[in-house]
Amino acid sequence: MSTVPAFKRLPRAVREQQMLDAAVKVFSRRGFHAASMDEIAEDAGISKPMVYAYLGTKEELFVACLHREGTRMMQAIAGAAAPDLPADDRLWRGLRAFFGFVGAHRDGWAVLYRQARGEQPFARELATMRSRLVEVVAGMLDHALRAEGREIAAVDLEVVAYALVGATESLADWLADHPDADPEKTATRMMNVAWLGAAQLLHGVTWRPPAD
Amino acid sequence: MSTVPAFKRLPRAVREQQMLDAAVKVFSRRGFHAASMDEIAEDAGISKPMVYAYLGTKEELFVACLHREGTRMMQAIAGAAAPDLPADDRLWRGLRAFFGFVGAHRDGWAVLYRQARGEQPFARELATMRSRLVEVVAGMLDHALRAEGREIAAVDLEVVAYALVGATESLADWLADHPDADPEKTATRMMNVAWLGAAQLLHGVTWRPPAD
Amino acid sequence: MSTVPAFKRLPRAVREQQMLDAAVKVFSRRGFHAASMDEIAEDAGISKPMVYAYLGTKEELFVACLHREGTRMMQAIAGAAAPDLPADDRLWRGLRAFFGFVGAHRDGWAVLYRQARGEQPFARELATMRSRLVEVVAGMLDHALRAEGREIAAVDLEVVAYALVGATESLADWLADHPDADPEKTATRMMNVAWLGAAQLLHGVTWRPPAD
Amino acid sequence: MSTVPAFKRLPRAVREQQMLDAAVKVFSRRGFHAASMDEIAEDAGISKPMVYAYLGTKEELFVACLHREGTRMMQAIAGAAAPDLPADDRLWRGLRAFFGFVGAHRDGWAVLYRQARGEQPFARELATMRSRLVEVVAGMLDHALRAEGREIAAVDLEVVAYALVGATESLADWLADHPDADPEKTATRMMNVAWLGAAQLLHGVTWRPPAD
DNA sequence: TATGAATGAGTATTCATTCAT
DNA sequence: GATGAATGAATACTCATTCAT
Repeated sequence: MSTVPAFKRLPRAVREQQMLDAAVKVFSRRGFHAASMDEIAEDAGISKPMVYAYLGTKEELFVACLHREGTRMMQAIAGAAAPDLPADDRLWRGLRAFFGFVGAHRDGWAVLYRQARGEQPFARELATMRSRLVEVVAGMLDHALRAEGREIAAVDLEVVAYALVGATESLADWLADHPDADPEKTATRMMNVAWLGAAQLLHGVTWRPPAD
Repeated sequence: MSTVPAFKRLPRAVREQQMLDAAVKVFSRRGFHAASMDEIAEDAGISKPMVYAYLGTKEELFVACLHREGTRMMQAIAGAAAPDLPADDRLWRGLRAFFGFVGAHRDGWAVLYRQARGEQPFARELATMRSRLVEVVAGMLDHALRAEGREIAAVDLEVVAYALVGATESLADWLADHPDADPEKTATRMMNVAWLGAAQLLHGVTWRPPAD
Repeated sequence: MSTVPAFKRLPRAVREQQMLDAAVKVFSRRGFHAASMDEIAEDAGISKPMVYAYLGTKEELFVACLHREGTRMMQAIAGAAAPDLPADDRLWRGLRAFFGFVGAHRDGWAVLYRQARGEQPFARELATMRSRLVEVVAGMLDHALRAEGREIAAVDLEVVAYALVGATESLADWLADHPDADPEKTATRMMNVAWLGAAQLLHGVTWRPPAD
Repeated sequence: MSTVPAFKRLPRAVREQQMLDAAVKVFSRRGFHAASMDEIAEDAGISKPMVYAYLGTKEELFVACLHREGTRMMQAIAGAAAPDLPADDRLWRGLRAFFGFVGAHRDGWAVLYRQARGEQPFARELATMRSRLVEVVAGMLDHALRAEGREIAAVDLEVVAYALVGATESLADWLADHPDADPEKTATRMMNVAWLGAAQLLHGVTWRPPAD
């Protein structure tokens, strides 16, 4: 009937991705609070009510961004670190994939993540994502330990994994702040820190506080 | 009769501390953005204009909080880790002091710090503080390496130190989130991660990426 | 039933005029500083955010008022003083139109103008408007002089025009302050001051300072 | 009794002048509203309560400035234009004194005056000052007219004088805005505008509106 | 006299969110 | 489905002015 081209009536899924793209961009550039829904809508080339209709409130929108980017990152890691490889190999490939991803999305993932850490509303989402990472790392360590016939308390395992994840995040920050740095080299450095320490643990070497 | 000063007209120095106390409390509870100057002033038992007169804008006030708390923390560490001790001892005492401090200010320092990481305006202040830490840690490592007759590129040193600091920050987060956790134990765990890895490096053991 | 539009959701252009009407009114009544955006918005029958959305900050709003009213005035003058008339006729018609306009907007234009003279932020806008007037007047004088075979330095011309404009502004003030005064009579008086003096200049009569 | 030098206990009159100096400076630089009592007090090297104690509220302070500077200006004029001189000589000397004064206080008198014109609270003070000027000018004109055996309606006289004063103020503005301009030359120009026109009037030449 | 300490009251500006069309 | 129009509610920041010492 109409000769008007159906140029704007894109399917919902496409529109949502456009919005998320814009949102990730703006949230990264401005930070969660300084970002305005106006700017996001404008950047997405869409009107504000549409954003609300599709992706909900500002907080929900941010969570959606976090979710999409986090999932992509986890997929990148999972795709690289196949579970049937030996532990050190898995760790290395995982780290390489992680830093590669962060390096390729310097103004996306790392910045969003940094934003989220400070705000209570995102604690839950963040905790979920971080636990997934911690789980993976702890799993690797545990697997390797058992292969050596050793065991370690779950809490300790978690804490150590937490520390490793923290170190990694910190280097991710460093990478995001140094645009010319090489992700692969960064991964190597992290591997040195992580694996050498872990290897010691694996072989039963532990440090104990002096009697004092 | 009483030597307690009258309730009002306190000298500036006193009022400033009261304000900072209130600000740390409110910023921690609400987060930087959600915190209102009104609430801070009220909590300090003073009117808003005084806050502005003494400590400046909201951002400046936050930086002042960060500064005071950061300085206190650094002093706690410096007081514990005398520079004439052997490296591992210094590291251990420093870590113990750090986690002790964080544990004792679970709703102050750690939360402020977490807030600051997400917001650009505080990047500079934070970077300064972190560099001081990184410098200290890197100094310890370098000192120990030279004692072993080894050397390491400055960049590598910095990155490793960065990772260690990151791991430590991460555990500090963990500690702040686990009210029942024991700071000393956390320090021990961190020491295990850090020192075992570092010790390897000190002895010339390094990990290298596989040929792929 | 009715073609009168519903009371709300008016198109932007309409609302902008309503806002400007209200702003002119309030700025005139209260003065720039004492005027509050709240009152302007309320007087326009709209919420404050709309004022900001359409017309910007308070200063920009004031400039917009100045601009609209100034343009209207210039149009009134231009419409009356056709460029093909003889100089004295043009001047007379221009003055009559000007004082007529001021008299008809005693509580609008003249007051705004008076406000603007005192505040630096409006200096540029004002200077622009005054230069346009000065230019017109200087143009008339110059035209008449050349017709008489005379010439006069550009600076002198500008200064004399400036003085005439100043005298006119001053009488406009006087008119605005005397609600019962007759604009036409005021124009006649101004014409006497201006034209008689100018006529002398046109005929080569000049005054020179005594030897002292 | 005390060996403390009586350095700060200046007599009241001196202190008041210091304050007025500072106030004139700050009001001129910032404008009435943007000027803060804090800055004025600081610039005067005195504490705020003293300013209030000596010179009253901000408005009263501004009026005091206006008053002092206005009086000084009137004195400068009166000292130059002795009442026993012929009218044109008086006018010329008066104008020369006026522009000389304005030129010598480019950031004082003229700016204060400009400020005051926009604000209702100063209307009374301003009106008083302007009438004194108008009176002087009108007196000159009237005197001269009577010497020629002519008369003119009081209103007309007032209005013409008003126009001349306005032209003069306008040139004073121009002078204040052109730091390199020569006051004496400006006075000459004003004299040309004013006197030539006035001379016509004095000789009975008047302009009348065309039948239209 | 002189001042540091203190505040009540006010204002511009912003933004997430939702109608009405 | 899509949007321009509209707003409630909140907040940082300022300033003239006055006590208490």
